Amino acid sequence: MEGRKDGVPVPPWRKSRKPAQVRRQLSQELIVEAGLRILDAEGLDALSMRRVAQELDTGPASLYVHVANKDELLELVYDRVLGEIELPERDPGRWKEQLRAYAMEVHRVLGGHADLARVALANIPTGENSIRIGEFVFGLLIEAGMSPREASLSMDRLSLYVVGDAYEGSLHYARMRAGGFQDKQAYLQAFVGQIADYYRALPSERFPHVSKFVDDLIADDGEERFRYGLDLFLDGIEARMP
Amino acid sequence: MEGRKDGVPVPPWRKSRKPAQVRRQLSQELIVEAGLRILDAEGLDALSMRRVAQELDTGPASLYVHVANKDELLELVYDRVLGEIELPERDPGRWKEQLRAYAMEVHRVLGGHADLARVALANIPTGENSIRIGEFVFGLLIEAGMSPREASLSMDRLSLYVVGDAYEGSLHYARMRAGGFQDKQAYLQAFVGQIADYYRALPSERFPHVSKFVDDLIADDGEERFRYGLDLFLDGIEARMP
DNA sequence: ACCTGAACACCGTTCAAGT
DNA sequence: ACCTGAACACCGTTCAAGT
Repeated sequence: MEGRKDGVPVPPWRKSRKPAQVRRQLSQELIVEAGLRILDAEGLDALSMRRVAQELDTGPASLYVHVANKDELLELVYDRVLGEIELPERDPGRWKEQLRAYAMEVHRVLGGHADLARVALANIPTGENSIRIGEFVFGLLIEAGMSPREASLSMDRLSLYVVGDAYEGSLHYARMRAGGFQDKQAYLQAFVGQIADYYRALPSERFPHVSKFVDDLIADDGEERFRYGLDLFLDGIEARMP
Repeated sequence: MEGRKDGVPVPPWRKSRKPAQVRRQLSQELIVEAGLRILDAEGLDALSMRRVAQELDTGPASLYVHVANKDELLELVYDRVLGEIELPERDPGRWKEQLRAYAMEVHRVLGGHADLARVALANIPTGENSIRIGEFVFGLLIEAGMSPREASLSMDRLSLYVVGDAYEGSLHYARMRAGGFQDKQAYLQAFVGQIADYYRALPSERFPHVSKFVDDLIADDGEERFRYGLDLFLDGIEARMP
């Protein structure tokens, strides 16, 4: 299965043409893996068809044999990453706990792959893993006693919140990269400090609250904000449980 | 103030060079207006520096005198649109009602300008109108009795939800445009029908709930989903009010 | 069936030169 | 100070030609 296409050995005087690299057969899986590698190492903006082709030592046109277009490639990469999410056995009696754990897990996995969350928001994912996750959340809410109609709405809103927050978080990632920061801590300090200075400089007659409570506006980091909003949501859902 | 740069009349034999169009002086405002015109008529993806320059009958390089880069232009267009949002006098006793009305208003205005919501999500807006709106929401929550710390968190999460949902809605707009649909109704029917068929075709052993309750999954449209999530949020905030 | 070089129609931004 | 033509270094996608 492995190896070169034909058995002819490389003549020694040609060895500088394709150095070391064995000529690989393309496949969708290979393309998705290359895409994920670029995403993780260089961010979503670097993930171009041309860059993926380069990674696979071919031209961009070759990719179109295995992938319809860039959007499809991104969706495949996205679903590949969703495969990292592990779901527990459903336990309807602990729905709130399980839903919180699920949301945190999705948030964590998306956060681990640069600005991939942008892809989730820009498409309506219908890959294998999206459905698997949907079945988990939808089933959990129904088994906990919600009507299918309300379970559908709750699932939809919760997903939007989780992905939306992951996306917002990834913007900091992109800005950090663009600003040349190495340390996440150093970047956040610089960025938040800038925002704080801007707020403090606002005219207090027109913006009394924003200019006065700057410390409160910048007190919580992304993780704490995410949890706060998640609990707002879960409490709202709980209030609707029969 | 108006008129041509110099008093020399156009010689009749040159009148075909700049037909009808009087040579305009560029300005940031003119550029922002041109950008907004393109956004409304052709969508965010069509809003390129080259397209704006074309609209103003000049080359792309000319824009960089008045605008640092494309990101800045988009932020200016975004804040220009936020200027359409009218806010009432704050009435802390009716905070929940006012917050709901505010959220619906932002949602409505963003929905009225193609996929502009993408800009709000991709940047952390700091324009004049963003601050004006922030002061309104933040002040309202504080005056209603929340601690500044919790008011900050609630404001932040609510904004994320509203803009996130507007963005998701705008994707349908983009898809409608790409699919060549004229009627929004016709598009939604086609799109939702496709999703429904996909869900119905799923193996019911692996995905019992998703495949069984398809009608419930597609029952509510964007407006209803938005309101449901908004109420989840507002109920959660209410539970945290002293 | 699969792969590819070359081309098409685009991007954002810079820079030297003009007024 | 303001404007601009030309260039640079990119895009996604198509298509005819090759194996």
